[in-house]
Amino acid sequence: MTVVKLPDGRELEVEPGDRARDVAERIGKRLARDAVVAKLDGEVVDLDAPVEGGEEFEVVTGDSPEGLYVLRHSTAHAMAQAILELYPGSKLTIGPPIENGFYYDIEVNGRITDEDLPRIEERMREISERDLPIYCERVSKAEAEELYRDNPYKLELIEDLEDGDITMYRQGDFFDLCRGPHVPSTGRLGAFKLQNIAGAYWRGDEKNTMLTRIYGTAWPTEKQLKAYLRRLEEAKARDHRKLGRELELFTFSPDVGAGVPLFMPKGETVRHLMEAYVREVQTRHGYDHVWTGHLVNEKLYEKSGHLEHYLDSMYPPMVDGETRYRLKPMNCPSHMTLFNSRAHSYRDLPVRYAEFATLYRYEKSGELNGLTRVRSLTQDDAHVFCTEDQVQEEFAGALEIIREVLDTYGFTDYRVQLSMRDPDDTKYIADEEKWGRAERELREALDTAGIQYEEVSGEAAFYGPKADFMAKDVLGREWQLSTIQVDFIQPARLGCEYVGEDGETHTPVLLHRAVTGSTERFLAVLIEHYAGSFPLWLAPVQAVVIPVADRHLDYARRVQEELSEVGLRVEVDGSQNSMQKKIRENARQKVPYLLIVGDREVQDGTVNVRRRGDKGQEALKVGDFARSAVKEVASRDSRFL
RNA sequence: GCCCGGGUAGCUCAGUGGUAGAGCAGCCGCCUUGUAAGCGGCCGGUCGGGGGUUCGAAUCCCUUCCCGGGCUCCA
Repeated sequence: MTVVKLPDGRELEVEPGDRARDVAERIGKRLARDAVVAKLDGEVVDLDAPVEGGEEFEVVTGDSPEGLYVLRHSTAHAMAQAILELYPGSKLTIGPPIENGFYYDIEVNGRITDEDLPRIEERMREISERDLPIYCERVSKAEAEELYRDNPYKLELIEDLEDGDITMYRQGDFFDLCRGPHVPSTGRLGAFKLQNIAGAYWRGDEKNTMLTRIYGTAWPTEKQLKAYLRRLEEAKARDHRKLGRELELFTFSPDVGAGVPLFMPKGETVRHLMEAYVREVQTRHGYDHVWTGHLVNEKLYEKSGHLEHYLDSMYPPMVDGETRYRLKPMNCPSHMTLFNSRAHSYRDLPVRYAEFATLYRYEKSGELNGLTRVRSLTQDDAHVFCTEDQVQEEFAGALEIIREVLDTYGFTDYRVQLSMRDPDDTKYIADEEKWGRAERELREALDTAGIQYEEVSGEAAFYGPKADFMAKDVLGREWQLSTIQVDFIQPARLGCEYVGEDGETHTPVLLHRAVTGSTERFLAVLIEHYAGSFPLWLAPVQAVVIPVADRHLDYARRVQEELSEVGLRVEVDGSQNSMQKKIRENARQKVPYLLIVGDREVQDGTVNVRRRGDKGQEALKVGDFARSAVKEVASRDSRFL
């Protein structure tokens, strides 16, 4: 008698010839109905898969991550089938499930535009109604090649596969080279929606053919699909490009140039506050602030290695006689030059230079995106020159700054990615020994700090490995914000040195670090994180005084003055609108405090406080309000959103 | 850079070969308001730029600029 072991520890008899679906059936009718695939000894398999006995058996439903993945993968197949039916002669390439959905890259015979999506979706529903059984077929390499003799993409994929290990999934007339597994029939798909069309290069390489990629989302139930679409709406409402315009923070103009954000007074106020805050933290942590301009002689970048490894991201040179200048894409060479302007003893170290520098990077036009990808960006960049013995302590110091700042902004959930080089990639400066030391130092520092991290190859800077901080915003989206990098290479190249205790000259180690990264990008993340409702300390306008009628204007101005005196940013809404409209407009501007003043307030020397997001009213003496607001600003509290 | 989509008033958008529109904003006036839009009037456009087709172009074609979605999460 053979048995399988169930997740709850029970054992269940299996008979010869049993398939996963039979076993599921025996566990429970309901469960069998919800089953998408099954797991045998932890491996996800089709419900069709034979169960021999002796395995650990688990039914997988659409609610589990694996089940969802399968559901989406099968939905991608249904879409591919629909497209082949509607556009005969199209060639399939790859169509994997992804987070929240799936895509399929297809060389379409004809052209698909957004207007065609409902039609394809309709055909997919039809295919689902046909309830075609989906089954897996093992084919030989030769058979697979024969099936795809007209499809160079699939042939290329088949080439990399082992003969005897190739599976084909079929549903009706449709077949697809696929490792599976899949749901048992097209009738078992959940709720889906096609979202958008995009171009995608075959294998992501711009030298290859451009394919048509169609993105879709799929969920077990209609309800979950709706909930997901609602989340997308929410993200759209928080879009920093939309809020940036509505809240008069920044704009772009083709007259100035693509990718160069122009900050309006309110936007600049926020930028300034952000910068002042980080500046204050850095000063407290022993950093010196420096300034190194915008233009740099190209020769410096030749020495540092930027010209060789970073050329594509730099603006073309400006030629002045013999000299070629570049717009500064990075601060490190400038800071090293500054370091070299005088002799250093080991007693001076560490030297910590910080700069809020505007850098210019030539991003490809198609990569530009609101404030998150720009061509002029302001970095809160700092470089720490230290001895090798000091690396650990300096790393810990940088980490402390990052933790404090991210916490203040309300990013409490973040992970660390250790970005390493890909040793086979020529974009990194070759120096085995120094890379080895840098990687060792970085790992040790992270371990000492007790930080969990994940190593990713090929993501390092050209001169050294990085610890990148990926923070989650309120919508659960992840952003790379802070970074700490260890560099054994550039200081030697630029001839940085110090005299050690031994009287000899040594090359310092360079730590690069940025807390908020680019101010532009960080601001974009903040806008979306806060949905435009900045905490009081960051709000460009902290309070608006709203007079009920014109006769209260004088009092409103006096209130404004009193609040301005204690450092609050306050405006008076003296427009000819009704009070209701003033409330509406200023609420839409997401002003933290609306202070209504009418006859009662004038008489009592109070303001009627209406807090953002709260319809309640509270009458406070002007001085009391001022004190509590000042206290709130000083706390930099991001909780009252 | 490349593929797809788009660009009409400051903003959001309608208008698909036949006289350029709406709402909001702005300006002017009336109202003097008690917690999310008071009322009326006026102004506002090289229909992104350039070229072409046509009796006639916002609309069709070419070109250029800008914006948006995307460009390995690998059968």
